[in-house]
Amino acid sequence: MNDKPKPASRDAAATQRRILDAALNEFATQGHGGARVDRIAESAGVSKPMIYSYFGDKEDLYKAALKESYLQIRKGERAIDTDHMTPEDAIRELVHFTMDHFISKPWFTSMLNTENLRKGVTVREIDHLNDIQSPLIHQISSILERGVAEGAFQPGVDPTELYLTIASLCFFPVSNKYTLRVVFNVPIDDTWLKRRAEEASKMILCYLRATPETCGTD
Amino acid sequence: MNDKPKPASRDAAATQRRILDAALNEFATQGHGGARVDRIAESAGVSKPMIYSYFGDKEDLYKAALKESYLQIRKGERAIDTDHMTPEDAIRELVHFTMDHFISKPWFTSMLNTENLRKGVTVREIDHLNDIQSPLIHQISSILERGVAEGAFQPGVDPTELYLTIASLCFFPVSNKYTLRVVFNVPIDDTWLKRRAEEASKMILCYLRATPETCGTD
Amino acid sequence: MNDKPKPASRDAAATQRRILDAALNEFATQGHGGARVDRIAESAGVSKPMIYSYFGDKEDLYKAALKESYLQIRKGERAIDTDHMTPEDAIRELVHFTMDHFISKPWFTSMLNTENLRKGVTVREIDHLNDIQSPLIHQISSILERGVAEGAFQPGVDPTELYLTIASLCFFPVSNKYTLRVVFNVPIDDTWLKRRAEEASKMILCYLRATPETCGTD
Amino acid sequence: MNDKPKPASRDAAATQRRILDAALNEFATQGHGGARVDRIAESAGVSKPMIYSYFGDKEDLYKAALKESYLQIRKGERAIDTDHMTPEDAIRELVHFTMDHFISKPWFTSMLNTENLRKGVTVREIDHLNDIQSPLIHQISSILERGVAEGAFQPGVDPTELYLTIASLCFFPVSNKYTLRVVFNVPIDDTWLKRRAEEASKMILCYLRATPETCGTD
DNA sequence: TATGAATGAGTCTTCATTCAT
DNA sequence: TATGAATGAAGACTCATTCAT
Repeated sequence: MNDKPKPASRDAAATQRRILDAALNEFATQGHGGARVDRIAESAGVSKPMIYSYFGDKEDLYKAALKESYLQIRKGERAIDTDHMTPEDAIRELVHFTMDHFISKPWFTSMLNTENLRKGVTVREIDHLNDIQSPLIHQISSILERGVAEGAFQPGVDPTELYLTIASLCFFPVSNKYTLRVVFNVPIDDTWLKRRAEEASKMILCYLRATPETCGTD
Repeated sequence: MNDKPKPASRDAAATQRRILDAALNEFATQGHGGARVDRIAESAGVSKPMIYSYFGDKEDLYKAALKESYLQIRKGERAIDTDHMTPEDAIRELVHFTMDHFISKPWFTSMLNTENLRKGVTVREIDHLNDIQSPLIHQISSILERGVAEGAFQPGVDPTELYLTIASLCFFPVSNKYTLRVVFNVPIDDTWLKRRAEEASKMILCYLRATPETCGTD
Repeated sequence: MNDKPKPASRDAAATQRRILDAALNEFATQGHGGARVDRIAESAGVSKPMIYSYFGDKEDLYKAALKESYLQIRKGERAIDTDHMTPEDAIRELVHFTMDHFISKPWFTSMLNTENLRKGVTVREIDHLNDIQSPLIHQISSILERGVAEGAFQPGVDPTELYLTIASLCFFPVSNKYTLRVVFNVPIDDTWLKRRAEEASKMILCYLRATPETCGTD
Repeated sequence: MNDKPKPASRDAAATQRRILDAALNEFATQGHGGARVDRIAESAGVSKPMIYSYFGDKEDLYKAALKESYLQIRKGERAIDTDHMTPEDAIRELVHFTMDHFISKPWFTSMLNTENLRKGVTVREIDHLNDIQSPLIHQISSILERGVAEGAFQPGVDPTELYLTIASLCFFPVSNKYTLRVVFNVPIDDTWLKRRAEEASKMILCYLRATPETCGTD
């Protein structure tokens, strides 16, 4: 009838979906301690007992939301067809994708922050998380191999560490934009961030191409 | 007499100090929503009304703690005497200092996360924050100028953006260490982080030294 | 097919039976306030609406369970054939039977406790309860008459009061066994209770045989 | 000012006292599951947080109330000066005291029922409960010794078991009065109970005086 | 200055009960 | 007949904040 969450849909799967979306949003915007079950119920259009019967307690719901946020990231990453790009384009694409993802799914960085603030007590309990991310590492690994084979990239770069570099450069300005704006007067917005992603690509490629001659460090 | 916080000192300044330290610790480890005034009072060794009379309400106390965390950072940064180093050593030193700082003062990254989770509502209210950080930017600025003058660095690099790059590379693996350990199986500890800082230095220097010939992007 | 309660029998009477048994067990072990309709439904193997449609609300179900516990008691009591024993043996038998009954049907004492804690609000509403117990009183009455006729028992003992005496001596150590074990260090178990029943028989018979000479009370 | 519980007395000990009294009353009349913390707070004239801060959670409060009920019983028992009575009077006095106590402090039998319904999970946790009751057993022990020495009582009667007999005979009609009234039409009230205590005394004394000749069992 | 005592307003969670199929 | 889906109302417990001394 309308596009707002329908109350009392009698469709269990849909109800669970609505709860999970609402929870993800609430935990991401309010943090774990600040999240309110009442608010989740209301924005999902269900009564509180539904939440408890489908997900267990608040902690369990948080866990489900955290897992969901990882699942969604993976879905996007798999969508990038890096196999048909040059290694350099593939890297650039990955950087831009990562930045875009952080920008367009702000709950992802928030969930990471929230969970790390909690010292990762919950992430440890999620099964198969490693499986969720390993395809990404394989993807990067294959890009690097091709780059080395072509003589474009220096050898010996670890794919996981490369991913951490990409993520670092994208994560920080997105996640900390509120404080950065105030403290450093940086006019962070989507345009600024995208330019920044381009700059990050350059730096990373510069590093990957490095040879002792061009970039000899000591 | 002993080294535990004294229960009822007649020294107002010392009492405020103890409250502030306790608050910083509590907010950083528990987040804004998870922080408890009771716990702050107890660990500061004062009664709750003391806190309210010295600092106002919880939000005011949080603000004081947030400001304090920036003040402490600045104190450290001023201590590096980059003027007597080569530009390259100065950059390297800055990267290592930043990483060490994030490692040794974990409340700082936590406070940044907490505040950004809150969309920076409080940081906006702190006066003179800009002043606190600008000496750092000047320091970087002067390093860059010297590097360009010596022909070691490419021209046109913005000091603030360079700082953001340094901070990005150090912040992410420290701040997200709990999730990274689980999700990517990365054995993050102090040794790992220091090696990582060294790698970051190389990447940054590589970028700073870049010329169209060596690193020509497009 | 199997001996677990079948999930959805088409046999209404059997379904009601299963609900009633489950309810009796739940109310007896959890008390009125502690009993959970969900648990009754689960252990009866039916859905909650079934319970409501067959029995009304929780209070009605409790009432049915309470009545059931009295009905089951009566069934047992009728089984003792005291008519063919000497009056003394009959009394002894009655005491032992009562003790055994309290031991083997622990839900009975529990239901009594539960209902008295509630000041008997529900027992008052059960019809024909008096009929349920009166055969027992007649049985005792006839034993006493035979005993007096034989000159074995003193006259004038009220059968109801005698029953209360028997019940008192058996009920207390069974019903309060948990506290007695802790408070008086009494090692109450089935063996202990049976010996105790024997001792109670002696005391009661001693009293029934009493004459002013032997037992002159003032 | 008035004799109702004063709100906000600022007298911690008095406040705790009021809470404990209110709790004892609530738990005894409503059972553990039926008791409401709100009601305790209201009838004690305090806010709920006071209860939690002074006693812990509901279970802890229940524990305190249970212990209190044992403490109060002991106080009464110590008050009977059985040393200056004949052994027979002493026994009679003890029976009447016990009955009177059960009648006048109805929360005592209720607490016993409630706790036994819970299988004694809490009573086990109360420290020194044994100490609380042992003076009573010593008192009975000394009465029995004197009686045997005078040739009035048979030897070999265990004081704890004698106490259980007394308690049994008094407890049952008091604790189960609501169901007994309905099921056996017994007009139980204070007068009835006191007469019953007298009858119980006779039975017990008859048993204590018993010799093989007068009361030969078997 | 300093604090033990006290509480209003939530916050999570449960449970008897009903609805829609 | 039977039940999975759903909820209003309440219950235990917490927490920032203030009062009275």
